[in-house]
Amino acid sequence: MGPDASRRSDRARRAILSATRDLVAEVGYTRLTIEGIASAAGVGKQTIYRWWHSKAAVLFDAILEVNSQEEGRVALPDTGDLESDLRLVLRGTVATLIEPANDRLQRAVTAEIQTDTVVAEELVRRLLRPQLDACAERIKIGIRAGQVDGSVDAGLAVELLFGPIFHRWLLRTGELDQTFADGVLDMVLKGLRPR
Amino acid sequence: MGPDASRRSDRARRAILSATRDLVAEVGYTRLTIEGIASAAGVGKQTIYRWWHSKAAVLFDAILEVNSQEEGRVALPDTGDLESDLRLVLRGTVATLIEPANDRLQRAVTAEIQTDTVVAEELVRRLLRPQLDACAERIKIGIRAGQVDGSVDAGLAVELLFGPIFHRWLLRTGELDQTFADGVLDMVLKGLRPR
Amino acid sequence: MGPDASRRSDRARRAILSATRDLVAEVGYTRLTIEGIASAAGVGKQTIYRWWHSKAAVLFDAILEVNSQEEGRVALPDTGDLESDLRLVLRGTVATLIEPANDRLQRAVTAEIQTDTVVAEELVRRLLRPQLDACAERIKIGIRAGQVDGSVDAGLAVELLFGPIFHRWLLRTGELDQTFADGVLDMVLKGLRPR
Amino acid sequence: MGPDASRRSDRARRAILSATRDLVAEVGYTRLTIEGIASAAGVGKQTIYRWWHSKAAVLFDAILEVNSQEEGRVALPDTGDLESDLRLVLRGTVATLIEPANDRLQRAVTAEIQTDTVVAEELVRRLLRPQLDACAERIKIGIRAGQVDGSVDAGLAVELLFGPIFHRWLLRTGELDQTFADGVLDMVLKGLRPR
DNA sequence: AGTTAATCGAGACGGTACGTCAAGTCTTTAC
DNA sequence: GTAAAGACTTGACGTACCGTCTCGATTAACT
Repeated sequence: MGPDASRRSDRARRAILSATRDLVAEVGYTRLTIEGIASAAGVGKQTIYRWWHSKAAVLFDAILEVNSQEEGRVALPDTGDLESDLRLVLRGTVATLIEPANDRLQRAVTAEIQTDTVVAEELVRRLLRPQLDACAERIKIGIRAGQVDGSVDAGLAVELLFGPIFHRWLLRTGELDQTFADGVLDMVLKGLRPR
Repeated sequence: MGPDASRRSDRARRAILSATRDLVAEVGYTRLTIEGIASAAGVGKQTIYRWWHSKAAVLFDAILEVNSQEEGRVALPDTGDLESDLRLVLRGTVATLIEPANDRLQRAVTAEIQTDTVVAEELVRRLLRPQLDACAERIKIGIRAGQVDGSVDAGLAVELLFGPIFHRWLLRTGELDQTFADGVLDMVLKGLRPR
Repeated sequence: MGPDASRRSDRARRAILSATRDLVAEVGYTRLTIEGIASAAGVGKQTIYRWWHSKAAVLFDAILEVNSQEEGRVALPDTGDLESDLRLVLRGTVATLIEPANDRLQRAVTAEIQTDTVVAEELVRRLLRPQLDACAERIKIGIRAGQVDGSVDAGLAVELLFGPIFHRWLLRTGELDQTFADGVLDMVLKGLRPR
Repeated sequence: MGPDASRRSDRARRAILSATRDLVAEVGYTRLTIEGIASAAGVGKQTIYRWWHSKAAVLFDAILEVNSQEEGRVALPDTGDLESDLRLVLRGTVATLIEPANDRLQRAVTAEIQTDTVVAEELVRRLLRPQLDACAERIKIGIRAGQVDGSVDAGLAVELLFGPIFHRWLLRTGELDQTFADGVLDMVLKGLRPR
């Protein structure tokens, strides 16, 4: 049998995730080691291996614990003005990505999912998908309100909004800032308007 | 002093880059090791360390050697029909990304540039930027030909085209295929049309 | 903290020392490597580095484990006849030195203590000193028995006995055999006799 | 063919031997490297490999160049007083051994000849043998002068004199000083006197 | 409340790869 | 042809972590 979760030490769990966050911010993902986490958390290595199957899995939980508010129901504000609602979301996304502590954590996970498709699947399911879906939902409301052309595929539109932002951030093709987010939004909205 | 490049063994250089490509495709970037490259290439480790400062740098040169045709002048076809010209490029990009051997190589580099900004800068300068710029150039021609609205920022438009594609591919938010590329193109072009 | 000796694997310890003895006899000290010992003993390199600080220290323990009977109480035979007692010891020393397996081991340590004074100190304290002292003790008995002149410094006399033997063996100034040992003994005894 | 000695650069030869002496004194034999010698001497490595077959051979020549006065005819003083003549020699030997610069050089060679019997043979032939023989010659004179018993084997007597001194020095069984040399001489002479 | 069994901190173990150093060989250019 | 220079392959160094394993010492659930 696997480990018995009911006996799990919550003290150890929290110390591990917290140490992981601190260490990634400090030394980066590449130099993050299981031994380093264990010793920083005052924990035996086996305790980590018992509950997580990889360094990436630990890191991912460490991120989730922080972003937990975004789990479950994610909903966009609906002020009636689609443009300003989307602008708020895009600017929030940019702000999160460029905030230094988050930047490192997020990049680490992104690098890892290039290799580890299990973690990738979980990342999409628990963090990205809800966000994208919520955004698509808001656009559909816009369609019903006549602010967006009826022929528009809301899911695709959302990817047009987030894609360029992540592209800049991940591939470092230019500086990522609010101006860029606004530019993307304006151009995409042009394509969405009813004709 | 650093090493004397004029005495560099071309035989060794090529064997290293070739072995690197083979090994990444075979075992992936994470399990790619300098020792593995050296032994597969029939080369001393020191010869690798003499000319490259990291595993990523070797890999990057390994990719460049293959994509070298894309270096220098990159120009898009200009059939007069902007839409079909761009469609060709986007479909080509998608085809390259999903081709298995390339997929691994490209993901490895992308993972690496999350950490190594030196390699990131070089990747952008030598591979991505030329491609993006060439594409922007083609759009500017479209503007002059009246196919695209004069107020459009060509550089931004290009990122709207490539961003969503890389987003899907890197974050694995959905399947990346030609249909998706076509969808992106259609929606973006709607926003570019003169009004 | 240093390693915790109570957790030390005796299996590994013995395998290392045994492999070391085999390898020195086989390839000699110069070509003896930590990696070679580790792999012959089926042990990780770190396990060697954890418990010994140098190749010489391992070798030295490997010798001690074999010569352990000589540790602690070393006493010479006392048949009442000083000459024949000493002859026995000197011949034994010569026999040990020229026995091929021992020869290599012993030369290796001797070479090493030219450089490593820590090992030198330990070698003297645990192997040579007890032997020399035991021999001096026997000579003192000879003094009390009136077989040796009362003015003789027993410690010095012992060095006159062993010195020439080791000199021949280490500097290879001539062939070392029992005849030589007998010659040394005879001449030294002449100087020891009461007048 | 081997190298042509007539074309040999004396400048290089001297620089190599001098650098070798400096380096042994500085870092010891173990950390003495061919590369280090080459670079300190401003010489290509190949120049060393061309003319010497091992590190020990270089070192040995480096020593010989300095001790060259002892080569060829070595003769002891003959004041008519055997005891004081021998005392002079023994004290000189001790003085040489304990002089720091010499100590390192000499120990290095001694360590090396435990392994390299070719160098050992040359060391004995060119340095030790002449010294020992000269000393034996002086003792034979003592025999003819009636100061030493006619039955004495002069060669053996010499080894009784030098053996204990080298024994102390090489095995570090005690402090080597002039007092010890005197003690050895006195005790040996007792055994040599005619009865 | 006492027993029992899993988890805990700790850290040794057999390994793999690291990045460095030096060995001895080979090639190039200058004298 | 020898010399200086230095790149080359090879192999060992000593270190850092890997993931597994064993050791008491808790600790939490079940008699």
